[in-house]
Amino acid sequence: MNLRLHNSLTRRVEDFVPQDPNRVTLYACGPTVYNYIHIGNARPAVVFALLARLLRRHFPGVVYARNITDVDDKINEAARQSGQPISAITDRFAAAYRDDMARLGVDPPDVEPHATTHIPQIIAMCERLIASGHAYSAENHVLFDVSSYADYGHLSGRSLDDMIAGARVEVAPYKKNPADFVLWKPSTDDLPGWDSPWGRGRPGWHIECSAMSETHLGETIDIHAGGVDLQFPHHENEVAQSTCAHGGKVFARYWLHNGMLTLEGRKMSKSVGNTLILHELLDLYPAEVLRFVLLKAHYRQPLDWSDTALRQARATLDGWYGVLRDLSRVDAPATPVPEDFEASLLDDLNTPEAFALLAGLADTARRSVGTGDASLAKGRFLAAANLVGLLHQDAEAWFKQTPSGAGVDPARIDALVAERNAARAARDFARADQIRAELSGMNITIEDSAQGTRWRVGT
RNA sequence: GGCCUGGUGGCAGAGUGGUCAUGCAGCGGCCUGCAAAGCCGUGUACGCCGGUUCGAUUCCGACCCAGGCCUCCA
Repeated sequence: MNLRLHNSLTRRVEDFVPQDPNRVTLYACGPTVYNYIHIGNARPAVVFALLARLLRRHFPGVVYARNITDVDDKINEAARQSGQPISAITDRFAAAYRDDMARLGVDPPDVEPHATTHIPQIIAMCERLIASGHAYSAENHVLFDVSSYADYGHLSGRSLDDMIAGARVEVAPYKKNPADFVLWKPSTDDLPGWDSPWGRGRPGWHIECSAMSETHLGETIDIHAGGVDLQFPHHENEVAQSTCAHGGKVFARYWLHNGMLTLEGRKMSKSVGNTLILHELLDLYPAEVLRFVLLKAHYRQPLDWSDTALRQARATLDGWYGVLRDLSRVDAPATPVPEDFEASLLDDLNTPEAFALLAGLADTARRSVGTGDASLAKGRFLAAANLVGLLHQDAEAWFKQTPSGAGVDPARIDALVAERNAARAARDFARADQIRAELSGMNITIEDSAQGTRWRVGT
């Protein structure tokens, strides 16, 4: 096995060599739970769960942590607007997140730390940073002193001078350096807060991930992953905090960053307001169609979400499920994943190349119908597809599924199909075509296959 | 303004210094009562200008364009 990953630290694809092959550690930034996530948020979850799955195939001990940020100003605002307690908001949307992920076929992480259950660790880390001269307190805040860490800016490829020159943000008066960032900030009585040496307050966002990854994965982790929009400042700040809190030890050895999902070429984001809510999309499209679109572009490239992309994904999956339907009576015992398919995935998660190979496996399987090779061909095709979370459904059910709310009556359709076949047998083609038109009006398409007449929802 | 990505055929999207990506769509044919599905065949490509090279879509430089980060953000 030869896993290669693009490391943002070096901006190159490198061989992945774990620190300890018996304990490979992976941390991915998870959601802030104040609302349903949008489809762009789902991209890293899908991609990095796939990475964890690949790692597990080759290393005996993998620990994948994906956090839940449950203390944040946006959560406070959502609670204030809805009049609900903060915990009601965070509980509700954390549960919704898990549910949406399960529907999307995303494997759960091994550890799902919540920020609010790591407050002692966060406070301890702040104290260590102050004691070692990397942080200071001022006006009930604790701030990280970026001038104390010479490598600040390395991950995101920018210099402190550039940052100061380009600063567009008003600088708080208590900051020593404009680029210093908050580790701890005071809370008013109506906001979530915890007692600390600096008064009642709450953690800054960046320190949460440092404390949680330290708690569950140790001081040096193998892989840290997240969206490229987090590279600066979030990940840069994590590096600074963790490295300084750990006496200069490397924080994360490989940094992976996924590209942004766009809509009409613009980054999908809540602040822009061009979001598509995953929870709603899951009611409109089969989950595998969404997965297909998310994985059909390389994870580091931008990915433009569109109706065309959804339609093309659906058409391709229809073709693949058509193969499985033709092979529905063929037993497919557990079959190893084809080596070249996995090799594509191991090559920095080259899912587009893997999908191209999947198309070839589909062709082979289709040609195997009725031959002695069918079982093996089906097994190889399924093993590959299942590895990337596709083709888990029953083929017949795939073609008969409908968006939630749009019902079909299978008994009535079957009756019409039978009537049409009777007409065909009597060579009354006018009547047969009339029935087909009627079914077409119900958005049902007929196929007269060698294995009998089939129908499916859609055109 | 600073930093960083990327520009591939109708659409999507890999990849490579010199034979093929792949999918969707299109076109022709086979099959079918007719369709659908499937099968066979088929065209169109590497932003622009230079450079390196026997040869560049692939390497280098300039330019143009698009996107991202610099503020919450996956």
